Amino acid sequence: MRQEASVLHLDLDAFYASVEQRDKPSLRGKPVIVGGTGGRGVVATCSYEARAFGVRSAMSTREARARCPHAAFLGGRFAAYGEASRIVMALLREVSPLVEPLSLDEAFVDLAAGGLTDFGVDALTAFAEDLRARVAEATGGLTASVGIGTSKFMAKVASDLQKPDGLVIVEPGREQQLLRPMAVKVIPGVGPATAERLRRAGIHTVADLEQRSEEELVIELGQSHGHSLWRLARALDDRPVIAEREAKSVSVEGTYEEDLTDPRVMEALLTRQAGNVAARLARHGLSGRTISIKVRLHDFTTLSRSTTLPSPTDSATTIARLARTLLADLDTSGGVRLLGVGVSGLADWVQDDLFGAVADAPAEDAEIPEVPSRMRAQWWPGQDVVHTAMGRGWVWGAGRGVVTVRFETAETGPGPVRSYRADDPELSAWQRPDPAEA
DNA sequence: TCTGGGGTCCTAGGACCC
DNA sequence: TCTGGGGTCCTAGGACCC
Repeated sequence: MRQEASVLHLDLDAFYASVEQRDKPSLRGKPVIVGGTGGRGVVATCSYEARAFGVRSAMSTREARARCPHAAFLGGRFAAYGEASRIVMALLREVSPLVEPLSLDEAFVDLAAGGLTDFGVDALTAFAEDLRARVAEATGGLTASVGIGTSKFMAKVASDLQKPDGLVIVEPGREQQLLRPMAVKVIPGVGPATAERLRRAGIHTVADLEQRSEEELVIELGQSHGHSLWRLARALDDRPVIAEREAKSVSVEGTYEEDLTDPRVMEALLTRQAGNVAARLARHGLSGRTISIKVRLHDFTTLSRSTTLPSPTDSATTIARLARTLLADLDTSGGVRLLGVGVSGLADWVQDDLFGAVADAPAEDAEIPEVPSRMRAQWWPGQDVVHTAMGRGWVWGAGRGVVTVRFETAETGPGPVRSYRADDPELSAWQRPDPAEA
């Protein structure tokens, strides 16, 4: 918490819907709902005209249609939203070098790191009204709500108070007075589950929370969460505004209109998603060691499986093969509504040549390198190539001293599957060099 | 036919090493 | 032979945010 109110939070009002109304005059003054338009879609953003009918973000589109059937339902034009976002973020960076975007429509700005020196209410008001006017002008009329306070927490709470098109400055020293009557859900990190636990403990407002000891909260919510809630209930927040945050994972997922039951279709979809993930990794010069899949079953139970490679990859075929291998271990016979692929453990480089000499897939008759003994203990499904009397195949699964090999090649497609003891001398392998991407 | 998509952070248990 | 810690890495799941 700072001495002066020098943290600003800016939030573009009903952002996606406002961009649509800006670009299509016929939608102005009318309910506009942006989000998934299919049977399993949800509302991403809706205009204030739609909110008057009880439509909210994250509500299913089905319910939104029931509440507001005459609204315009739009799938979203993310290129347009991205362009508007870039304009606003660039404008904020003129104000201060320290701008932390939270999403396309929200950012923190550290005013102390900019040129501002007078943090009195009058000066801040003039500054923020000028900023809001410039945002509207630069974006063709988009409005923003702004909050200014002594910390990120207060700035964010403040920007919420007079939406839309509002400005609130919380003066230093008035934080707790403002927070105490508010519901605990104003605290970042308190969602439905935590709010329910607190409710059962008789804690409804920030004032209730403030009366509990740190020990009590840590016991109830865990070390990290308990500690941070104890502090935030006292408006103690010294989190810095951070301009550059490095991505930690890249993922693609999709929910399907009808549950998937055919494993071949699931494999094909995972393969396509892996391609999209790989393309995004490559575009940003990233690669990662951990490949994950996400599977949501018909009953909404959500499973995840992951595997970690010895070195990072951005290869579509490697990611796809590992994803399919992970899927093969799950029982999906009851139907699947969502599939996803992700890569984490990111590095800003690609290990392109792990074994130096191995740069291409060897020909069928090439001499196969001896398997190093350390690799006998650790097979990499989807990555290691194995030669046996059956020919060449991919390691499909490994565990409990047994290696499963799928004799699948690009030419012949999926082939037979055989299992071997991991120490079977017939097996030879080398780390996959990713010939397809060379 | 309730319940998106892209992320972040935390926890807990097990393996493994010193 | 038994009993330990601590630290790190990995996996699975859950809560949360916009």
